[in-house]
Amino acid sequence: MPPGLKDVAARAGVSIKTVSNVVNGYVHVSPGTRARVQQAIDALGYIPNVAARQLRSGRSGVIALAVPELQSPYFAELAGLIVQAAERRSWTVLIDQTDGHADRERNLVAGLRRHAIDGLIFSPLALAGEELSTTGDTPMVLLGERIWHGPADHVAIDSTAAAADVTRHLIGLGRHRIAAIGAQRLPSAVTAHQRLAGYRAALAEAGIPEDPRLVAEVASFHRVDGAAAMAALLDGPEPPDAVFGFNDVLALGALRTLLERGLRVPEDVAVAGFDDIEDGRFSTPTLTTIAPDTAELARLAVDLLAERLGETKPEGDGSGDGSGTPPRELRVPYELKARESTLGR
Amino acid sequence: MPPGLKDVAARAGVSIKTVSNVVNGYVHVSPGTRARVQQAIDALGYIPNVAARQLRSGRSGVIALAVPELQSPYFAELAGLIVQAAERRSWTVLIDQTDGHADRERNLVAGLRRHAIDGLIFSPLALAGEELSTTGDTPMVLLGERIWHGPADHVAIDSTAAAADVTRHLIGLGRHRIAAIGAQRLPSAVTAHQRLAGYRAALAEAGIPEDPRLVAEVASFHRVDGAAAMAALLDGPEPPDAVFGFNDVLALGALRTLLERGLRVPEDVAVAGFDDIEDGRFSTPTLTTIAPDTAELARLAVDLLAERLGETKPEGDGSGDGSGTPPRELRVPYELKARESTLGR
DNA sequence: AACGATGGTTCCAACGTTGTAAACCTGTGA
DNA sequence: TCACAGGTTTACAACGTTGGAACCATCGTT
Repeated sequence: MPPGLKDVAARAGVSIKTVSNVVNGYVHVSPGTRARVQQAIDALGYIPNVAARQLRSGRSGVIALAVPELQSPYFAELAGLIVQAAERRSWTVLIDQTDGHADRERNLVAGLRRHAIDGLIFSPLALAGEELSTTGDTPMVLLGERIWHGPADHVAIDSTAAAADVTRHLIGLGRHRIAAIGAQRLPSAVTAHQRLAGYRAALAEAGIPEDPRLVAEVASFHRVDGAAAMAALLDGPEPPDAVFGFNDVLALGALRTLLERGLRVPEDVAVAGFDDIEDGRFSTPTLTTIAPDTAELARLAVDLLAERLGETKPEGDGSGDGSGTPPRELRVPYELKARESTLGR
Repeated sequence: MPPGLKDVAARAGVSIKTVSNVVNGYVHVSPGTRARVQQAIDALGYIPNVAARQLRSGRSGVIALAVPELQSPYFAELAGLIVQAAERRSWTVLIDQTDGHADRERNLVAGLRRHAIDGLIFSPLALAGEELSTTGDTPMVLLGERIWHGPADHVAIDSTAAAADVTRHLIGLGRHRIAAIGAQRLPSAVTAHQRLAGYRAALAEAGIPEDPRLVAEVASFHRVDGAAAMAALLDGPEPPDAVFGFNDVLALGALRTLLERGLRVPEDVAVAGFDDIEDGRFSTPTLTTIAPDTAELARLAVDLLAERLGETKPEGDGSGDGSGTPPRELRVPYELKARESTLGR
């Protein structure tokens, strides 16, 4: 049984509360007492019991991060950055994998862990706007693109604009048959919709008519999907001379298919992706992509949550909710990284 | 304020304890009462307060997983699998990133979170054997290779044997100047040592003298390290005709350098890695590698922990420790996946 | 010298849950 | 009819912590 305040108090010859005061950095403790208590703490190796703390204060010091999957490099990077950002506030991050299952996401939002976590950073995949509103009282920050101005704070990059930039870059290289890999029918697949919208906008802008056969749908955003989609495109009547993968993983899958078939990248087909994952910086050829400022995104998400948590509700309001300031929508900058897959060596 | 047992009890017209009994599936509750209580629970949307539960029972239902870094694909995959395995026991996994910092790892083991977690699954990078012994009372399962038969359960593949298999495979292709990328001096870098040992054993077995210039040291196991090491090897007097990267990421980095310099893989230089990460299955060429049964590893790790947790100590022992059965060493099978980077198309 | 102000410390009561032991029923056999 | 056994329910105390009020010095002020 690990030592508690009681044991420390006994050893230092003071009351339990005094020890608590020392531990919590309460100001009015005489230097002598403080030293004595501190010594007892060190000697016994006392560690505050989080469960008891949480029970008393309602705060656990744990926030949850829910992402579709950790295997995906983008989310892995993101998770790492969020853990780092949270560490600065000495929060612990509980990472949840939803696998894109709607019911799993619903459970999360409904507050299955309501008591256990102080806040939630959530990158929804299956759930669309309205369903997210049933958050309970745990503050939530949404990541990724959303059209719906929902009930929670939200951080994202301007996916549509970024997708348009990529497409413009491909057009600028003189390509005209530009394929898009990553379209999805599901209405909740907002990411896919937004990137498709950006792609279309750029085409329209350049006066290039859209060829529906160049827009490839995928079941999910994995390498195999990208590879398969690329194969289908190449087998079509008029294969593309450029491809925009809606994320790097799709683009890398496409790249693989192209090289496998002996096509030259970018001479025969230029390839661009989205996310700037590490693999793309080391593939052959290196991958042109959109680099969102993911570190900033992570920092902002944690900051927003901190702000919500810092807000003590105006007392005796009676309305019960007291959700404070209205939800905010924050944009994070991005950058187009033109690399070998479009520019060549 | 979310409803507690108290509220449910009031609504159902029974005592708090009866509600507790219903929630915990205690047998001797009359069907009528049970139904009434259940109804109240549903109506109020009661959720047990984990903090209070933990305070009372000492169990939190949370286990921690500590890995060097999530960005690394191998660990990301591993983390995902462990989360899945833990879910089957309805445990939550807290993922910790140590970044390979020794002090961070020490903190973990010393039990910074002692109260908060029921068990720890730990893949140490910086910490060597002895320092791991100060586990406190939280059960721990170690992942990855260890020579030291330490104080904790341990799951790993036979890294040395696997490394020897890879090297033998390269030798079998008729290569004689086989380089190894991933050696490390640090005595705690057990992974590197074991794989190097396997590499050497296979060479010795084939009667190939070891050329120290073909053993490349790296600072860490990242793509850049692999790429840099490969470049250095190629610039040497007698460049290798095969490379064994101590993990896939290193091998992929090396691959990148080779292709960049216009060398053919595997014709000029054959490349093999270790881990079977997804990237290697889609690189060009696809990467020959060792595929550990990571799913099995995850399952075993969780099972071992469960066993330790299930063990109720023989009461009144008095020795205080009561660590039960001695630490176990479990091996997980692996498989050599020969792909294009050694076999060609 | 009496007084308030202030710093330093303690006491008490909760937070929500469960183990223990005891109380309460109901029905049975003597 | 009474005691007893069994299932069923309850009261109480604890788990370790902290907010708030209360307490006791000590000091500076009038």
